[in-house]
Amino acid sequence: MISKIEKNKKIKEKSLYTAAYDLFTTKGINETAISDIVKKAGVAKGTFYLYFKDKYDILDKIILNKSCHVLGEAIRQTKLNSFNKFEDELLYFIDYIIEYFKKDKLMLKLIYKNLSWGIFKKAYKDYEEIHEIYGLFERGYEDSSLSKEDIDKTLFMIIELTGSVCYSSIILNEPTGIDDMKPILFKTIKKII
Amino acid sequence: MISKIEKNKKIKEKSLYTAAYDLFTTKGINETAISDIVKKAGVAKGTFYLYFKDKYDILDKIILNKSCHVLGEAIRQTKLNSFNKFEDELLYFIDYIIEYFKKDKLMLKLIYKNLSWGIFKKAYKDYEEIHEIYGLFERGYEDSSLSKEDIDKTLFMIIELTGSVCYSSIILNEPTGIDDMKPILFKTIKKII
Amino acid sequence: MISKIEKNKKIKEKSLYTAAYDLFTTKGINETAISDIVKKAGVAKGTFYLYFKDKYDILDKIILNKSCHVLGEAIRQTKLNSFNKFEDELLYFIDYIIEYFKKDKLMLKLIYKNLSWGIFKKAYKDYEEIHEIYGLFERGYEDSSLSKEDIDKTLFMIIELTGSVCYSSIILNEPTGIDDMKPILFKTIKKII
Amino acid sequence: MISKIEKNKKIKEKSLYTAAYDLFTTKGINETAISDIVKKAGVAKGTFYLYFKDKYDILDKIILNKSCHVLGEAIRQTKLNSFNKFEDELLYFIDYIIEYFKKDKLMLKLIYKNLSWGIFKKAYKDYEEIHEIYGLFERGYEDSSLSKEDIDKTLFMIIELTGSVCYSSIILNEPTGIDDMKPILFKTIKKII
DNA sequence: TATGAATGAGAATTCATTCAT
DNA sequence: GATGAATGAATTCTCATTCAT
Repeated sequence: MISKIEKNKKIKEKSLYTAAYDLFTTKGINETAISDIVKKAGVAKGTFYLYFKDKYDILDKIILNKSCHVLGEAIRQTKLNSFNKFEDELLYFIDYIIEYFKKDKLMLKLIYKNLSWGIFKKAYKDYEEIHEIYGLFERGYEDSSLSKEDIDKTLFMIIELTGSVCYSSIILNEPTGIDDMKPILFKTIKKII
Repeated sequence: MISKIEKNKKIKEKSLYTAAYDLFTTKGINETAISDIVKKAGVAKGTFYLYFKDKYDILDKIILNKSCHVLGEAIRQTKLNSFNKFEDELLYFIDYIIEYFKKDKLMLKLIYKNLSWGIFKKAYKDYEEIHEIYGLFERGYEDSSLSKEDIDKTLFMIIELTGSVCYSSIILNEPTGIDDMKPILFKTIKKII
Repeated sequence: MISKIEKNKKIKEKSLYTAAYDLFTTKGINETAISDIVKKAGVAKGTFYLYFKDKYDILDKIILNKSCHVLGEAIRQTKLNSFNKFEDELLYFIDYIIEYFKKDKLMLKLIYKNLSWGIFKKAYKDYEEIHEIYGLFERGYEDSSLSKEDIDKTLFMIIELTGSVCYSSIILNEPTGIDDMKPILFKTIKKII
Repeated sequence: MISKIEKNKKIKEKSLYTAAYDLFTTKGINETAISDIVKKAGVAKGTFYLYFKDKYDILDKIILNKSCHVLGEAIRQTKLNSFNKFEDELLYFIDYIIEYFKKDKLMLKLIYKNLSWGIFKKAYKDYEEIHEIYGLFERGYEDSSLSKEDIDKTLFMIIELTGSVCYSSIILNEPTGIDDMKPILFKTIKKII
């Protein structure tokens, strides 16, 4: 039966993803070899090449998946609530992301240095959830005189700032822990919007 | 005579730095082998290990040197001018850095993903010029009610934001080129301070 | 077919063993590089690491194999004959080993400095032939009042003494050649048992 | 003044010996590099080559010194006592050596695999104390009908046996600890002489 | 004598990729 | 599709030895 073969393929692909993610986050990207991945995934070496071009191929796909997952979750949760002000909505969204990363430092570490605006843009096309983020932001500014471009640039800066602060304070504890950074980060974001 | 040997050592070390920097920026870090570095530097392989532990040792030292050089240049140039407002002074400083990176994209690429606040803090101890940046910032806030910690956190966020925007817009042209980003970045920084 | 691949693997492994043994005995262990072994074996460098951890891994396995081979041969030959006295049987066994080493000095040289009682004990578990040696010895003492432990210690001393004498007289000709040492060695062993 | 220079030379040579001995016994011979030795000795790399040809040169000299030291101490102590029987005298001598090695396992480990009869013979020429051992043994046999050669061979076997048993039981605890081996070793030696 | 920077050959080891089964 | 043995180029790192000072 075809579906059984297809299912088997999906299982193999999935186990490669899982194994690679685990190794990338714990050992690091440079220190992870394809032979490590296949060993952990329990498949043969050649099988890896049936699904991915090389280590960076699977890495990129993981980054994209995980990034979109986080952002998607954040927007989904945000939409479950109702807010009086756009400001509150945005900060709820940002806060959700921060709390997510607080709980999963390893993912933050993996994603951050690789989550470029480029990948985000790519996701924009493929992942419906991402549209929502833009939507949220643009609705928030709909009464302002700002151009669409400037709105996007502002969103971009807020996300980059949030990412930088998360990475620095959660991973490196610099300049201090995330809980100490949050108030001033939120104050800053409020000033920006 | 001692000075001759010492001078020779300095030359070798310098040529290793130069060669490594050139290769890291043009070929990339992963793609640069130590044998490439020594070949380019014109020294023997063993000589590399007299000066550096491994590839990442020389990389870290390069990052630190270059980062401090840029920041030092920026603060030095800023101090040559006189400004009416702290805001103008800070933006001049930021602008100097941006223009620097515009001219030297390769350095930006190398530095950014590695210029963590940690390295910046380390530089704070060893490199006098960095003190000046704090000084500039703290003088600018001396009449405010902000605590020293909050001032530092704000400086930190401005630098991280600037770095992120530079990297994204100069290297990736995302969300747009740096010249289009500058106005809104400056406006944002003004809001923050 | 599985057997073909398996057979091929065995061939490669065997050729590595043979090449390593030849090089260890002729050039010496320290002077033999893994690249020498694979070149002689006619396999790729990476193949070595498919079968062995490093040079000392293959060395240990060679020592064990060869040691057990010699002892196994000796006990096998001894059992082909019938003896009136245990003394004669033991001396035949010892003599077989000595004659073997006389003909294969290189093996003696390789084995001796590494054939510890530990390896012998390890062999005891895996190699059936070794049981026979104990059996022979314990049968020889079955009427005595000696404890099993003391019998084993005695066997141990005889083997160590024989090994020492072989090495010294065959390899170094010290204090004299093996043929001059044999009578007094045998006389000594007779006194011991 | 010449004597001062001479003294300085002796100090350097001595520190090289001490450093090399410490490293050989703790790290092992193969794992000790000349650069380790000179670093530990606190002299320059070139200085090593003023005193020794290579690593094995200093190793051989260390082995010879240490071996002769042990044997010399043993014979010196033995001569301080008086014995009724030669047997007692010999066993006292052997026991002294065993106790020495019990206290200094590292030295035993270093010496044993390298203390060949050849080095012992070499010592015979240069080190007066060693004559005493022969003397002791030959006096013990002076009433027997044994030839001088056979006496020497017997001494040789006793020393080899003792060395083997020491190494195996003290270092490897095989077949058991030295204190359990001593009674049967002594009994065996008594049978031999 | 003594130094120690420099050398560079060469050893060990890894690993992406292929391909016959 | 799946396997995993084999490859061998590439890379890191060591270390004995030299020699100008």
